[in-house]
Amino acid sequence: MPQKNKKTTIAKHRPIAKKNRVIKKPTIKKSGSDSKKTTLSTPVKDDGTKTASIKNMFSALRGMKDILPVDERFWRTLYHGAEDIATAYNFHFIETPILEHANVFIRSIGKGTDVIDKEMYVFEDRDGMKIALRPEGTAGIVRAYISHGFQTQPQPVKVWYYESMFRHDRPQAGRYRQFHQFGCESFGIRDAVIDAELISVAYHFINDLGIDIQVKMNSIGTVEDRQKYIVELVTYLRQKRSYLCEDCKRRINKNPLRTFDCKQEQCQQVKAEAPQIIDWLSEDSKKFFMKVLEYLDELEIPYILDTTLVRGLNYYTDTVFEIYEEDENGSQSALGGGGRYDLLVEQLGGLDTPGSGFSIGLERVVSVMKRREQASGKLVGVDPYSSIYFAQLGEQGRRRGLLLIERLRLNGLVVHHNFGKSSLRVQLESANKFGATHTVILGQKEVQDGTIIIRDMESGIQETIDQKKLVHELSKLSQ
RNA sequence: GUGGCCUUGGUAUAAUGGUUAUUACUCCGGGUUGUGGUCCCGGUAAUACGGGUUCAAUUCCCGUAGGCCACCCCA
Repeated sequence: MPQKNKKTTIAKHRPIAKKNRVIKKPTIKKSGSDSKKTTLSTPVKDDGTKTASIKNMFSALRGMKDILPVDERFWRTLYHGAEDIATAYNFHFIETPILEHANVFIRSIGKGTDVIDKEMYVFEDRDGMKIALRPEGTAGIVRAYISHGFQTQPQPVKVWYYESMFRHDRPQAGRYRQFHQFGCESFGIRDAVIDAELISVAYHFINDLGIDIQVKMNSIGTVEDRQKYIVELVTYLRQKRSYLCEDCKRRINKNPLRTFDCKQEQCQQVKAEAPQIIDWLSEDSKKFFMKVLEYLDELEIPYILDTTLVRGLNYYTDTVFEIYEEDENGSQSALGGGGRYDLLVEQLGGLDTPGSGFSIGLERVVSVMKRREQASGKLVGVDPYSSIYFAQLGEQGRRRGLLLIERLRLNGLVVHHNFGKSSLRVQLESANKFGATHTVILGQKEVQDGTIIIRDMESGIQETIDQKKLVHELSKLSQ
């Protein structure tokens, strides 16, 4: 047996030990290190379920990610961008619960989709109710539309959301088990202009960030159109079966529309001559689609027709689209997508109500923003904070300081400060670290005199002014 | 879900089958009283987890977890 004590004592696990280390150590030794050892290690099963070891608890669950202050500028830029554009187009904020009856999603997204069959978090709650973490936004909003009788409001009813979604997929860059989507939905009117408006919002939301994107457009028509088309496609693919790769042979039965995604050369050739869904659309659907495209032309939104585009959710009818980053290197992933779903509301138990919407994956947008930031060397987003630092000295300085900070806030002025620090030296150091242009200094003496010092951080020149003039002086500086 | 590569303090790294595991940055404290950007000193902090081989493993082997990449799919 190794006599080396394996170091696996509690003291080694920093989060627990830390300060108490010295004091607690003896106690632990007394209480027998064997038991401690077992509790600390082994992330093993216990009647089938897995339990995290103490150490594992300090890393996030697989596929889950902390959004940290270092990325604040990206996330705040996105949130404000979403809020601004949605508001400008008269969409109204909505937030539905993270948890819904599993059926809300199953009945709308549809069995047979990966999202439902393989990725949705479904479980029973303590009442034995089968519930699910939302894997996408539309279904829950449709449910809300129905249950709150939105059909009695002026149509179209337009809403936007900014929420977390959950899918138990295998994590990869840009693919998480919890991710955020910004999306818009428009209910109650079947008109191509509605679709064009949504695409325009989605397009400009991303394009405003300076990201070049490409909109892929397609129409999958009505359910009947699609059925007829799929029959045709399968027939065709079966004829050419011997030319296809193994994967595609498999797809013929499982998901014929997906054969178009294959990158194998021989398959590509087969597909080039395959029947296209556009040719199988009903007159109405065809006209509708043409109309959408005309609007996009008018809006000067660049798009490409992609007759192979199908979406992973079953509720779409007619218009479907996806937004890709315009990037030459092959493996690109969609930043967002959407489409029309004229049957969905009724399908979930509401009145016959057309609808259309989109959603955008924010983690993916952030990763593009980061890449662009690195390439250009230009920081993304606006620093929402002030360039003025407020330093305080002594008990009186603190008290008076807090008061002044509140007074500044009421005048629309924001200052950096750190009242946890007491030495002026340290405060100036941090003022310097975040690049303050000026530091306001308030010590005992100033409190007594009713004055305050403003220090120019670059030149080091200081000016003592009357506290009453502080708001005025700082307003000048922050212009 | 399938396959490949990877895993040393908060971050980035060095090294080794054998006494206190390197360095830098960050963070905390100090260089005498209320003045930063340089400098100096000190401190906190790591071999993902579990098992095996071995007298001895952070180092070799296996398993697990996690990350990345490709497939699948999509956001």
